Amino acid sequence: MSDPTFAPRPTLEAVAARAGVSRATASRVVNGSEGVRAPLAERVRQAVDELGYVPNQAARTLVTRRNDAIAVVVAEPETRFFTDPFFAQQVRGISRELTAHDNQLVLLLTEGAADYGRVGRYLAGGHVDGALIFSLHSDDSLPVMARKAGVPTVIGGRPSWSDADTLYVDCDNRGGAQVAVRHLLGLGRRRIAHIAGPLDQTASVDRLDGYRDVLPDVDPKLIAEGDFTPEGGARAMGELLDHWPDLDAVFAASDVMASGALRVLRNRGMRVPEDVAVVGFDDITSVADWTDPPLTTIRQNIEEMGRMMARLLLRRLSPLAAVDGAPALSPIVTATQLVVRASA
Amino acid sequence: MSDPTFAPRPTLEAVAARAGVSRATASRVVNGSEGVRAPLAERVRQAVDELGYVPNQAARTLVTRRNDAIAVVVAEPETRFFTDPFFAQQVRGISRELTAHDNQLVLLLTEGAADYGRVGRYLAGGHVDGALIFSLHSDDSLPVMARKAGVPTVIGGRPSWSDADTLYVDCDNRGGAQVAVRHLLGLGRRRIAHIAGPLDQTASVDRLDGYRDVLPDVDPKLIAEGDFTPEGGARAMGELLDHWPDLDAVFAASDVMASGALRVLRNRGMRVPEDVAVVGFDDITSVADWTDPPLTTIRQNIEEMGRMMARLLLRRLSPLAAVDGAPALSPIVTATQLVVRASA
DNA sequence: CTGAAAGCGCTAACAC
DNA sequence: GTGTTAGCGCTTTCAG
Repeated sequence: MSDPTFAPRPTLEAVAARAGVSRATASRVVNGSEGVRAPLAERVRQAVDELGYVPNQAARTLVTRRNDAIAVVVAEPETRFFTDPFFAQQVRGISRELTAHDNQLVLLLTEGAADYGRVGRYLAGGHVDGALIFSLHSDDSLPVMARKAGVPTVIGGRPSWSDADTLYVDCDNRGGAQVAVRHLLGLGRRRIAHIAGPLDQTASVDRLDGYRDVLPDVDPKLIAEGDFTPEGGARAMGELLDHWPDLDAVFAASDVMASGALRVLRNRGMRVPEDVAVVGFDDITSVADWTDPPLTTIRQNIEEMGRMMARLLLRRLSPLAAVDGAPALSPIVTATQLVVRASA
Repeated sequence: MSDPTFAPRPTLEAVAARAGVSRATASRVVNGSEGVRAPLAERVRQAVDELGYVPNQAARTLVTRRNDAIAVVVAEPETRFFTDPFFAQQVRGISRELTAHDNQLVLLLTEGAADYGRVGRYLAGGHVDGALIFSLHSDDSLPVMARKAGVPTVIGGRPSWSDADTLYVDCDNRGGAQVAVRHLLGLGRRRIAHIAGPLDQTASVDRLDGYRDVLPDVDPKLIAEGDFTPEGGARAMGELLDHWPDLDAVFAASDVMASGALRVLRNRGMRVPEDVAVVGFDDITSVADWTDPPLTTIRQNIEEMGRMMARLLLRRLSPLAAVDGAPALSPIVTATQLVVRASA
């Protein structure tokens, strides 16, 4: 049996020969550039079809230095990446935007810092034109690697350092948190607890800051740290109740954690929202709409943020961006919005 | 401000010059081939470090025709891909195996047949050495594209066609289903329903066949088709109960669907397993262990199957595989195992 | 054991 | 408009 791998793929040379033109002309037709007379172009196209010609990307990349591929790097154990709907939505937004611009999404999974070397090599190897990096923890070295590798990058979420030419997309975490807490205050709640995300991520810190902005003198025991999982939310809720059995509201830094908190509340026989009002963050419909009761939460348009990341990167990559006088690119911070359901 | 993108990356030529050797020798050192005298090799390595040299993949690929990258293509709406723990586990297995062999995993997402063209082009463009394709529906054209593109492929799950040189990895769906149903029979159950997966996938058909093997004369109304989601499982359970209010057992073609069925059963006030015994399929711990009651199910080692897919493909790609007398590669069908918990 | 030289397939000046 | 030509950065015979 012949090995299909070794079936030599036709080259541009072959196409040109068959169409009776030069390689250059064939290349022009294949790349859709103007200024090839119609009949010639037609002959080339036909040859392409007959031969089933597909350009060799490696050869093309070698000269153009472009891949039309973008890496998405997630600095998070695969488990959470796959489990948390947050990523799914963001990746979908990215995927759609990239696809619309004929760019291929290349998802690079990391199971932990041990994989960073491999990812760094991949980026430095010039496989992709740019990178979208996610879910940074404060010590994260991925963006540094990308920069060293000369790969333009946009970061999902505000990075912990600040730096004039670091591009990122984030939502107004602090403002959203303030709105959440004020909503609870407006409901007459006075013992408002907070379930924070892991505090090595800026999103968690910003949401905590927003909470503190509104409640400056709050007892530290009203704050517990979760890890953006339902279990973490449940655990935090438990701690909170141990210290403050009579708390009357909880603002959780994510819907997923809020769902865990809800479970604990129910198990302990506390009614939501009568005894304890609960507000989440994210508005992940598959979670917030499904909990019992449905979750009041702070919406951020996650898919749209994914799109924006991709768009920002693509613009950064565009030759136009390098021209003097082109508008400078800057980070994007999107607005959030309170969504009132039954839990608060 | 200087644009980091345009910082020219050092070439092998530069490394060679700095080390005072020829490009050929530098290449040998970089690629770890034998037969370069130690002191020379050392000088080259030092030059590499000092310059921060990383080989240009495009150039390398152009001559070696290898990418050391494997595509994973999922023919499933992103939504399910991200939601269903099944994929997460399989991808993890693949990822680990590929990483161990210094291959990069490139995940290609498709939102539907509209994206197939793009994926086909990507495969044909020679970006990857091979492809792992998942979740085929009977009309699926992805494997055909891969073959046309000359990209060696291993399929996850038995494909609907049969073909001597199509490689796949699957579990013994039919046998597993038989065991599940016999277990239910052994429990004294006599009105055993089945919640099937979408019948355009072989896994669903095979599990249904297994059920029918044991229960050849079953009433068609005891079979309902789901879609591998909890909601689908719930809907199917509803239909089943409408026709057979007194059924005493259900075999669901996946744990995820079983979890939906469990919810419906509870809502209708039926006790599990007293009134209705339930058996799932997959043994996805995050689901089966968490349901109430925990699910009796048929275990397949999903992560290991992912590993096997990767290993099979890598072997297929290895130069050794092309040698005459090399062992022929063949599809792999893994055994399943009954795991008894509380639901049956 | 090391170096010189010939491409891999393609694009982009530059001529014609 | 179209063809000719010179590389892109690397690996790999083939001499020495």
